[in-house]
Order: sequence, then C-alpha cells, then structure tokens
Amino acid sequence: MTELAPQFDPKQIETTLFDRWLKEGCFKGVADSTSEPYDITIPPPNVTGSLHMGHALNNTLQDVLIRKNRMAGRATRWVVGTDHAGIATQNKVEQKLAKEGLTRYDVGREAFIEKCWEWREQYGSTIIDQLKAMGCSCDYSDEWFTMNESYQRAVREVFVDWYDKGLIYRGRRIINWCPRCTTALSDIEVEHEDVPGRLHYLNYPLEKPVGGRHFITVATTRPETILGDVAVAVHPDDERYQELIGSVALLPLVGRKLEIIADDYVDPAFGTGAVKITPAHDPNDFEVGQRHDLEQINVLDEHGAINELGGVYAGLDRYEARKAILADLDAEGFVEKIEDHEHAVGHCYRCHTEIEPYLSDQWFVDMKPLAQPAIDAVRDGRVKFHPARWSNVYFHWMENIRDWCISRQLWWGHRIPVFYCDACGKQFASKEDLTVCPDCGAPLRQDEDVLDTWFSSQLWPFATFGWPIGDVSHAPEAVDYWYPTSALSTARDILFLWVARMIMSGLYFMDGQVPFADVIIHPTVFNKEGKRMSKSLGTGVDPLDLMETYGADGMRFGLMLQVTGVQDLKFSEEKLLSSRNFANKIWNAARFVLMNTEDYTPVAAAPEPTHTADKWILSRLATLVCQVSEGIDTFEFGEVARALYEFTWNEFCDWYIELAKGRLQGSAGERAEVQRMLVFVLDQTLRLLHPMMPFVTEEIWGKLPLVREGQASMLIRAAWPDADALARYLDPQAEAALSSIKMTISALRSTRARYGISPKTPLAAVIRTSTSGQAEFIISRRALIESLANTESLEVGTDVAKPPASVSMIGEGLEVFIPLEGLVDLKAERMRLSKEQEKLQVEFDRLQRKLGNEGFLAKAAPEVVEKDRARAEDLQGQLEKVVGQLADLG
RNA sequence: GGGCGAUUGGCGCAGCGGGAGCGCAGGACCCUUACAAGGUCAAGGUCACAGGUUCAAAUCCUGUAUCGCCCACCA
Repeated sequence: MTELAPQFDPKQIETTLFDRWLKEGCFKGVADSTSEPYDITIPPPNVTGSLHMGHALNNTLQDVLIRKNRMAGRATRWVVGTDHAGIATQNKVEQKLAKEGLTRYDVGREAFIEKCWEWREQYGSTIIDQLKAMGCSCDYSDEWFTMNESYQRAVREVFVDWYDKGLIYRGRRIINWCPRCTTALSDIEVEHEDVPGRLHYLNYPLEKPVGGRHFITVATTRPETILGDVAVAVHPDDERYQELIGSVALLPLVGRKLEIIADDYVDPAFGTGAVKITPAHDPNDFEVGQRHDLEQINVLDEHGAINELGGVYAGLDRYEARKAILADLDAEGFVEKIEDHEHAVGHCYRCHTEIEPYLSDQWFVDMKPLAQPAIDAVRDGRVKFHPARWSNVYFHWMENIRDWCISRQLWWGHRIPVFYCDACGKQFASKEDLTVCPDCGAPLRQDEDVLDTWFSSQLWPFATFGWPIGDVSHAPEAVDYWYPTSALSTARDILFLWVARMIMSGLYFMDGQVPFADVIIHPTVFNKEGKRMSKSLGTGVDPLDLMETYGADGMRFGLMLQVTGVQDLKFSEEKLLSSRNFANKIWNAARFVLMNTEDYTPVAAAPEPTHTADKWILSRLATLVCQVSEGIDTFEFGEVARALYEFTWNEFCDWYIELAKGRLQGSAGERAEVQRMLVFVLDQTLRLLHPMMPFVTEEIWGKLPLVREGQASMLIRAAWPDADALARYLDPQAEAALSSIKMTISALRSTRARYGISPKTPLAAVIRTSTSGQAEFIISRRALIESLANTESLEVGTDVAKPPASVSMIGEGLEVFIPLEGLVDLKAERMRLSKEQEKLQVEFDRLQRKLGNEGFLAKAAPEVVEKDRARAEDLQGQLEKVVGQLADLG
C-alpha cells in the first residue's frame, strides 16, 4: 500500500484520474434498454468563449446530477458541444482580418466562412478543455457543434417545416439594427439601459397661421431623425390642438410638408403633446404611419450614418448629424428649449453599440401558435422551474410574445434555405441546396441572410441525438431513447433567448414531448461588491486560476456551498479556501484509515454494530444518505454540500476517528471491528462526496481495502448508497448516548482551558448522573474519555460526592466535578455559574410561560408540547444543580 | 410603469412557523502519534423598520426604507 502524503495535492492526481476516466469510457453515454436514462444536454458554450464563473457553477451542478445518477445505476449521458455563435465568432474573425488590413468583403463570403471554420478548429476547443480540467463527466466521445453536418440538416428540417406551414414569413418592419455588427437583432438581443439624454423642444412652423399660431412645438430625444419626419401627431381629444388637426407644418431645415394628424398613440401629458412622426426610425411612429398611410423615409444607412436622403447631412454619422442638425436648428431659431431627460436606450448584446430602430425586410417566426403549447406544458407541470418562481417570469414573457426576427445580415451561420427564381418568380424553402428552378429550370438564387444563432440553439435537446435522421455516430433511434432529457441547468439571462424556445420547438417537433422535465435556474455569480463578473471591467475571477489555487474539487465544492434558491450569488473565495481545506481533511481522514488498516481483511457484508460509537456514526450516516440523495434530487446543492461538510468534519473526523483511536489499540477483535467501521463509513462518505469532489474521492477510494472486482473507477464501480437499506441503522438512543460523552469531554477540556492546565497534565473527574444506566454507560466508555480528555481517574455514580475544592460543570442529566486543589478561583467560578444560572433561568422561564399557556397546550402539536415539557424538566434539573453549586461556593 | 430578489454576529452567507447557525477574520491555549490547509476553548446577533395573522414569527401576510436585477414602444 502506498503511503499518502500528509497534504493533499490536487495537481498530482487530477489529470491522471481524468485521463483514466476517459480511457475507461466512464463518461460514454450508452443506451441501455433495462434502465431509465438520465441525460442532460449541456448549454453549449460559444466557440469564442472561455470558462467564466457562471460556467464553473453551472457545469459543476450538472456534473453533480450526472455523477450521482450514474452511480445510482441509470444509463447516463451528458451531451457536450459548442455553439457557432454567429455574431461573436464573425466579430472575432473580422478582428483577425482587420489586423491584416482586410475586411470580410475583401476576402469574400466563401473564403470568410472558411476562415470561420479555421478559427473554430484553432480556438473552439478551449472551453471544452477547461470543462475537462474541472472534471466534468461529459460524453466527449461525441462532441457536438451547432453547425456540424447533422445539425445543419436539423435546422433545415425545422425551417422548411415552419416555412411550409406559414409560421415563417418575410416582412418589412422596424427591427433592431446594430450599426456596428450591421445586422438585425431580435427584440431580446437588445439590452435596454437608462442613460441621461436630452429632450429637445422644436418649433415646427405652420404653413399658414391657424388661430394666431405660427408654429407647433414637438419634443424629441433624437433631433437627427427629423430628416425622416413625415407628419406631426397629436391626441384626437387634446383641446390645445383641435384647430390644428388637418393643417400643415413645415419641417425645419428640410421644408417638407407635414400634415398634423390625430392619433390615440400620443400621450397629451408628455412633452408638448405633439409628436413628430418618423415611420422609418421608430416602431411607434411606424405603426402610426401605417394607420395614416404615411410615407416611410429611411434616412440612415446600415452603419448608422445619414444616407443620401439626408441632403446636406448625408454621410455624417448619427451622432455628428445630431450635433450638426441641432446647431442649425438653433441658428435658425427653431429650438424652443432643451431639458435633461433620462430614457432607456437599446444596446447590442454583443458589442454594446446603441441599436437603431431600422426599417428593413426580414424573416420572422409567428410565435403565438408555438407559444401556447409551451405555456400549457409549464402550467400543467410537465416542465418545472427550480426555483418555481421563474415560471411566472416565463408566463409573462410567453403570454406577451412577439414575432421573432430570425434573419441576420451575417455570413457565419446557417444560411436561410429560401431560394428565389428570378425568371418565374418562384420562392420556396428547401432542405437540399438547389441550383436550378424546379418549375422553369432557370438559375436559382439563395437568400443572402443567415439565421439567428438561437434558431439553431433551440434544437439542441433533440438535434444532438441525431434528429431528424441520425448520422454515422447515432442510431436513428438515439433520440427516441434519450429524449426527453432529464434536466436543464442554466443562467437566468437566457431563459427567453434559449429555454423558452427549446420548449416551444421541442414540443412542436417531438410529438408534443417536452425537452426536459426540470429547468434549474442557478444563481448569477457576482463579485464580492455585487457587480457583474466581467473580463473587460477586470471584475472577474478566472476559474482556471481558482483551480490552480484550490484544486478542481476545492473550486467545485466551494461553489456548491454557495448555491441557494436566491437569484444572486456574491462570489466568496473564502468558501473555496474552506473547501480546499475540506479536501485536505478528507485526504487525512483517509490517510488515518489507511495507516490503520494495513492488517485488515476486507469484508463485503454490511457491518452489524455493537459498540455505541459505531451505532451512533452509522445512525448519522443513514441520516446523511437521505439528506444527500434527496437534496441532489431536489436541486438543493448548498444544503447537500453543507450536510456533507458537517458530517465528514464534525462527526466523522472530530469524533468518530478520535473515538476509534483507543479501540484500535484494543484486542484483535475490537481492532478488526473498528477497522471494519472506519472503512465502511469512509467508503460510503466518499461515494456521497464524489459528485461534488470527484478527484480526491476517486483517488482515495481506489486505495481503500474493499472487496472489489477489477480495478474500475469508483465513478462507475461504486454504487450510490441506498437510503432505504441504511435506514435500519437509525438509532436515536445511540445519538443521545454520544452526547453525554461529548458533554463530559467538553467539560474537562473547557475547565482545562479556563485554568490553563496543560493537556499533558492528567485530570481526575467525578461524574454524578441522574440515572444509573447513564452512569454505567459512561463507565463503559472510560477509555474514550481518558484518551480524549486525558483523565487519570474517573468516578461515576448517581450519588457520588462532590470532592472538595473542585470545579463543577453542569450539563443535560449530569454534573462533572474536577478537583483542583489550590487552584479553584472561587470568585471566577461563582461568576461563571451565575451567568450560567441566568441563561438557564431565562430559557426556563420562557418555557414555563409557554407551558402555562392554555392556547399552546390546546393547539400545538402534542410532540411539540412533549418536547418542551421534557426540556423544561431538564432545565429545571440543571438549574437546581447550578444553584446547589453556587451555595457550595458560598 | 409593472415584476422579482436581498436586508441575520466585523465580513461573506445559511436557516424560512416551535431551543439563533456556518465559513472567514479576530482572542486564549496547543507542533496531542491523520491533518498547523490542524486541534481545543472562549467571545460576538433586540434576525432593516412598522403593523398584522398565530398558542407560537428571523421564518407567513401587509406596508415602509435601502440595495440589486428583470420586463415594458411613452416621443
């Protein structure tokens, strides 16, 4: 047997173990008709991405679920892969080209796409390698990519189906345009941010004075858009403007005639109650324009600069144009006043450029018909959110869902499979690439745009099982076996972008079956100051650095300790330090067990405890197994981690191992019995810890003297502890008995500390118990007390006399006297006991009041009343003893 | 304008109807033969505030305050 080092060094074992797991094929998802599958499809990280704390948290959590269920005997598969991330990747490749002084237009579409693939080859596996470093047990033998061949077929299948059913349509609308990415975005890809701005009051002269008025004042935050104004609107009931409705204003600087129209959209209370209408640059104005059949004048180009329709301002960037136009308006006296005005401005979620409402032709998905079944699925519990409150957020969005703009003016992505025949005018969607028109034989032209990345991501839970036809690595029935998946774990910010859409498309294409039963919305990781972790702001922490310092297990467990049902998580590195120390504690507990079991012969059968300490630890273990199993199944990761920590450290290490030390020196039979227990409890504990701390547990487990066949890793060989089978070990008496031993030892240690007596100086103790049974029990555990508290003599009984000049400690059902000839500080003892008395009295009085309350006796649960009664009795006993001791002290 | 979350010892957090807990920091003592990344002992809180429900409230309800998120087309 190889001796373990006194300190656990994660680096020494992590890669070796991970390679072994891979080599043994532990992670491979294999369909097994005899077992119920447990599978998760990983939220595919962007190929451009690298691991951040959110990933670290989310993937640990999924690995915990996967590992636990794998140990529990389920056919398990964690599908891994990456997302092609249209805009993000295109930006990266464009940046790379820019360094060579090139743009994508210089290299051309085909060559550019080729460069994107090259980029993906080169950098796309970074994050996968980082998942491996974390120990994530994904099925790496089958890595997916949202643009691989099989996936492309899935996207085509979906597009053509929806197109043919009329769910995908083309429309000319105001969409969100990013002038930097030069593409349309969907509504939810826009991040709104309140920014300080200005509200400009502009006087638009009337063509002819009306009732003595020469102009109408409009308010706008964006003066540059006046170039696209086609009307001025007021509320139909606004008395101030009744006589102006129908007359004409003249657009300053431009001179265009603007009819003054009436529309309900206008809020008379805001600004002047008169609104300039710019249908091509504002979604509301667009609608007003439609109602009044107004012209749409688009004055911006795709980069957000004023186009040729902007007259003298043509070519100016939108911000320069704003300044120039404002200056000219001011010079000509059109500016009435300017007020500060905070308002929400949309920004591109990829590059944070201000988005521009922009009129253009785009493809849309009609969402209403898809949304209803997805609302029902959550409503009737086929999909459950954890925490449950997220379902309300989901409902709110789904019930107000708007059509989804899916076309992107990019090159990297799934090209829209719509073909046009310029000769005969045919337009159709096709799963196959066609070059000639099936009707007239003329050459076909494919739509230039690509699909929103999220259009392909939404297919993840079934496309990754080879849907629709299966491919080389997938039997066609793979999707039948693995779909629906078991759980989905993700951050809240992609609830709409991704989760909702997966539910909709899953239900639609998988015969009404939901893609997953449980959606776990994990807390968002913030830094200590409560700010978003951000690489660019330098407020982030790199999980790789953390693993370097605390080990993968330390990072994983430290994160799990912090997971609660709360929506924000202020990242605490101290928890990782505690977790690293915890790993070391486990390591050393194992080291102790291994050092003391070299002469031990493994036994397969479960232990039958006779010793109280053994009964106690098995009882505690049985409770722990329940807590951990249930906790993982109900996604209470923080509670599970805390229960494991507490049991391992405070019960197994602090007490059981200490209690075992003496017994290991006992008779051969006694020694064997304790060895059996140490190995059994450690084995079971390691199994429970494994999902959260896979490395340290695997390393130790492999060295434990167990009856085992072959050398397979614990990940697949160690069965998950069975709570039902262990329930027979539950033993409240043993747990109570242990507490009196603990009390006795604590009393001795506390006295020692108070009087500065070295642990090396043996103490004598006299213990008075309330029952003879208790006295017998303590006597039988004399050796334990001697070894843990260094006592040289122990006198125990129900009526033993208090030795003179002794310190007395009072606990539940017993008094401990420690003779300290010549040392006892009477004054200090009196003070301590008085304080103790006060504490006991307060608590006793509280209970007395409670027990004297008719309402309590009548309405509280009988067991609660009984418990309080017993406690009051015990407190009374303790009080009497304290009072007695005080009297003794004089 | 709606919605959600948070407010508990110096710091970070758990508990979410019946005896206020954890980690870190700080104090005293201890290199005790698994572990100083450790052990023992002690100290530290009117659970944001105000009402209410209940025999019983840190825990449930209502409101207030502060902080933070999300959704929303008010120019």
